[in-house]
Amino acid sequence: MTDEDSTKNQILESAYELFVERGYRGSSMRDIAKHAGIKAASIYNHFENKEQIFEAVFIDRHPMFRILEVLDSIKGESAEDLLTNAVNRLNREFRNEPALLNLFFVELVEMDGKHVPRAIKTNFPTDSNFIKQIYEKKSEIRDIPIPVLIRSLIGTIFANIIFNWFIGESSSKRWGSTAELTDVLLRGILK
Amino acid sequence: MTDEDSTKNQILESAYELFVERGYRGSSMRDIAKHAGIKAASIYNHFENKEQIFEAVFIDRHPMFRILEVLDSIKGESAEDLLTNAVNRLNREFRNEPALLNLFFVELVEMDGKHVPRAIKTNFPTDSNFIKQIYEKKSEIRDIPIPVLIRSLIGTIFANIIFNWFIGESSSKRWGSTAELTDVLLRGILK
DNA sequence: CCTACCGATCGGTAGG
DNA sequence: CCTACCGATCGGTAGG
Repeated sequence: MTDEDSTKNQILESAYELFVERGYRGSSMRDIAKHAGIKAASIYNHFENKEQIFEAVFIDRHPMFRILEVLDSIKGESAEDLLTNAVNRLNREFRNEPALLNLFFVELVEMDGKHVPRAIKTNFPTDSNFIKQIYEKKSEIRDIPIPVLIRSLIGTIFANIIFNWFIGESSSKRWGSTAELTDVLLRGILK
Repeated sequence: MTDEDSTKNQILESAYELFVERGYRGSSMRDIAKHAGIKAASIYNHFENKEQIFEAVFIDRHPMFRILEVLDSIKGESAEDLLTNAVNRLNREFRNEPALLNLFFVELVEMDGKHVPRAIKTNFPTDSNFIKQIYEKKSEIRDIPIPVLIRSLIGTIFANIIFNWFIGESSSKRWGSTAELTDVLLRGILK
């Protein structure tokens, strides 16, 4: 709100963009400062050290919460509609901003996952509109605990994105479309 | 085979362990050399530069090929057995060596995925015992293209591992067991 | 395979 | 918020 906050937010935004693009060790304090329009030494008026910048970015921009936020805006007449829309919408979200998962990968690789518990504790949602909608359509789905359902759903998205990265764009058609993967999620493998 | 190869292999092994643990930029040439029992300058007798070490490690140890290798050793009487065993076995594999996926994450974040196409081209398997077994039990499964099936299977594993990382070990029980996730993979969400 | 060294860059501090 | 600077470390080379 004050000018001080504004500079701090510019540092956070700058750090987020660079961490996501080049990783933690690949983004220097000078890079972050320059991108925020100040000199490196000035960062230390707002953060004690580099790692505290990362921690603040990670808690603020954790992809998990973005995912749950997007899920809450999904609508659908039937359970099938709802789940299909969720997969398609999240897929689109990640295709537009693949960086969303990068922040998480950077944390796993360079920070050894040590900030995860605090991020969860700080901003885990207490209620969810999406889960409420699933409950309303409970008669259409098998007797699966809701957390397992959510996890399978997010897992399908994750797997979709990562697998595309994995095999590269060239040969992606051979490995099936999003619709085909959604079908397996909805109806399973076995007859 | 010769002494020269032996040193080269020690550099590769050393680099693999360090890249997986600390990332690319977090592992210095001096670190890699020391861990291999030589001095940093000597590395340049075997590799032109640091990135070529990474490329060699990535192609040699790509987790995708380890996954396909493990799948080939899976046995099962029915399709359900086969797929359940596959999930459990791969899960165990990753639990013992979570580093397997780290190499891939490092490549995505720090190398922008540029080595992936070459790794695929160099050692993609032409036939697979696992896929052969799936074909034999085709009457038990729905009419899904085999690549889609494999992708869904690997996706379930990926999602399982990553989700556990994501939420931390503490609250993992609330989000469902491996058996529950396998059930969704086999029979789907809808009634 | 080594010692010795290069210029560049790193995170962070002093002092105003 | 800045300039100026610290010691440490980086990838890589020269030369033997």
